[in-house]
Amino acid sequence: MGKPARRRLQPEARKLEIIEAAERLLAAQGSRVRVEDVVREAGVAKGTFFLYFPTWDDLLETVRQRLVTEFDRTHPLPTEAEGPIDWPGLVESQAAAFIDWTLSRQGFGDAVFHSDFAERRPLADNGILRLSAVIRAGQEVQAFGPVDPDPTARLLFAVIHESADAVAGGADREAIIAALNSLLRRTLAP
Amino acid sequence: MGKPARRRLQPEARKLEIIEAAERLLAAQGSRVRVEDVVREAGVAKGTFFLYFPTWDDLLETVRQRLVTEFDRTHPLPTEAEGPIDWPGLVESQAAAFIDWTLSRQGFGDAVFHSDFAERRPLADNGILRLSAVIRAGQEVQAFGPVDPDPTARLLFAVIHESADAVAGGADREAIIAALNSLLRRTLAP
Amino acid sequence: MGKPARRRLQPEARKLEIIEAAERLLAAQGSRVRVEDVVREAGVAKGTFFLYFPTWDDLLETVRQRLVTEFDRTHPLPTEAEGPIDWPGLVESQAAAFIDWTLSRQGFGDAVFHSDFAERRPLADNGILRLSAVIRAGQEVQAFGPVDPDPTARLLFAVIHESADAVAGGADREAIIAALNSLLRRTLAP
Amino acid sequence: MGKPARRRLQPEARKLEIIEAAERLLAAQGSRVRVEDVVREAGVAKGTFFLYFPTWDDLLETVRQRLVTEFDRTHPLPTEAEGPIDWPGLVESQAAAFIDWTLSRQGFGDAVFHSDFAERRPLADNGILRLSAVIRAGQEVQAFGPVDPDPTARLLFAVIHESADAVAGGADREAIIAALNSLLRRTLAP
DNA sequence: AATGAATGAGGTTTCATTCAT
DNA sequence: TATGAATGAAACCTCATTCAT
Repeated sequence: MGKPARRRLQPEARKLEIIEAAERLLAAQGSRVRVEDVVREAGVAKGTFFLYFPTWDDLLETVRQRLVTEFDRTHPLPTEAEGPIDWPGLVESQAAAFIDWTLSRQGFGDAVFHSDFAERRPLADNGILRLSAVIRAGQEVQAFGPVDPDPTARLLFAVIHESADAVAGGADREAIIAALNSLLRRTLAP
Repeated sequence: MGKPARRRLQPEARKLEIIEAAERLLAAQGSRVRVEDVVREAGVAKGTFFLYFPTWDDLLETVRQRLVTEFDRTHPLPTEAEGPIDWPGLVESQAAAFIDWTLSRQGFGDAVFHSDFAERRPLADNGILRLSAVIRAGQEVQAFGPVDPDPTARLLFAVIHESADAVAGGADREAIIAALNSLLRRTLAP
Repeated sequence: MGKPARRRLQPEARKLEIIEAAERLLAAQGSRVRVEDVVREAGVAKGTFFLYFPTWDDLLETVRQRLVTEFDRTHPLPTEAEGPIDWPGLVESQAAAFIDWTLSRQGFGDAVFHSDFAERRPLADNGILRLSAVIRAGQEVQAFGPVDPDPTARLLFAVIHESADAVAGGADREAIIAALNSLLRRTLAP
Repeated sequence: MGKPARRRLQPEARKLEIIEAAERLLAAQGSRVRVEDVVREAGVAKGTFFLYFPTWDDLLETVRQRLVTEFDRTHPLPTEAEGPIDWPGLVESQAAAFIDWTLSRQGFGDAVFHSDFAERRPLADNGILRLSAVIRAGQEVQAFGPVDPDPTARLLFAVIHESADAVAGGADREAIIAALNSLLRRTLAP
């Protein structure tokens, strides 16, 4: 009857299509995106969405997790095996990478990190854990001062987030990065 | 069990009652609060709400403005006339005051500072302007180093916010404050 | 306290102020006008409005009556004492006058003659009575044919109304008037 | 007394049910009808209504279109192939048919032709186009005089409408029809 | 596994009218 | 007579979620 043939896919493939459709829309429209929009973009029926995501928040959760994981994968921490590590430089370069990566995802992050969703489902942020680990490792080789790693990581991660928001919001990228680097370096200095 | 008599108040008094009812509920329930809840808490009819606030966002705007103003009023910056100023101590004490004050308002702040509302109606944050002014003043007397005041103020304010959130979320207050103070002091040190 | 002195007027004067305010607004905005608008325009309090008009429809009723009366007053029918009457010409000139008068009141008429109000409170239209009387008088002197005066008056009045609406809606005035005059003259011809 | 099972229909069938429910209510209650009433009458949920009609006015638009189409379908104009046409008789019979048809729909027409809705969404009235075409065709065979077809059609259609309203409102059907026919015949006479 | 029609609680906003002052 | 703060019943519309097919 002219209706496109029902595409029967591997569950994982179908789920991925939905996720990617959601990511495209979230990047473009932030938290204005609705289930309706996602299924249209994915070319899937409404019911199919709820087959894979019991609630809308579950989708956001998945998307958030993927964001975190993708950053980790594309920005791996160096290992000592590769040579001596410039610890302050590492922190700064990871921070800059985070900012640029956030920027490339536009208002995307807001929808999953600052929205009402984030309030409903807080996340023990992976970025904080990474940063905390880096601080500890740097401290072991005397590259960083005696700061308390966990609270400091949390606070520094907030600074990095804010830097990304600032740049995304139109602030002067160079000025923000300079202030950020100065703050990071001074805070962690031995 | 009859309905309570209609109470006629001065507009300002009635508006204040609505605002205070909203503040109580926002403190307890965050952004789940609705017009319906506010009017019940305030003991007024729904129409009365819209008499004073054309839209729900207008109420949030008012509440946010009151929060900012109230902090400024209850935590004035010292003037040189009162004697020499301990600049690093000033920053730290204002930060600690902000944290405790936020804490006393519970999840309140989230509803107006981190919610979808905040995304819809961003605010040139007064706290940042204050901090920026303090940094400049401290720099003039060599109490602070040559950081770029505006971006730095923005980043530091984010740190203070995050500290407040952390403490509100159950993190160890002393540890957070210690990390925060260290960060502030090092970042601004000459 | 800077509040303008309460003007205590003769009831009729106050009522007239309200009516005239309503007429100004109805002329400009048609049935979009609200009680709120009228009292603002009239410079009176809301309660005052309902002191003079128990309901909104009562105001519309009054306004409608005034419209009818004003037309009658400003466009009196000639009496035989003034000389012989050109009966077809009389009908045509009254019709043209009605159109121009409607036009000068803009969408005003719609709000009281074609709106939901008119449906709620139908009016035995005075214009029809006038026309009916003219037809009878003309018939007595053989100026008009043997049409049934009352139904014919009703139908012709509808034609005149429609002509006015057409011209108000942008139709070519001359063409409409020509068609109208032809219709009137032929319908009433001996 | 449980809630009736959810009935899943073809979209067109469900849409039709809603339209017909609306038509029943509009016929009985005119423009007092609300979305709430229609969904109750149709036995569907509120959301279902808005699934098919984005706004209330869209429903009225549909209903109006159906009215016009239905009349055209049940009262086709004769073609010359069927034999010579009695032009004046045709106009009169169509007019009478329109009146009776309007009558059978009760105050229905008012809600879509004379209400505030009609003011918001004017319709290039199909009835006028039909009448205009008939006038032109009659003129070609000298059955009608040299009137200006378009304005005249508009005015005559208003007369027919008014006749229908009059009869619906309780006026003497025969008297109205007689006056109408006289008016039509005289206006269009060669 | 997939569909998409159907749901209905929930939300904001309007405005004629009332009534304490 | 006059005020204007207060009312609350509607009204429209949204959208995550359900479920018959």
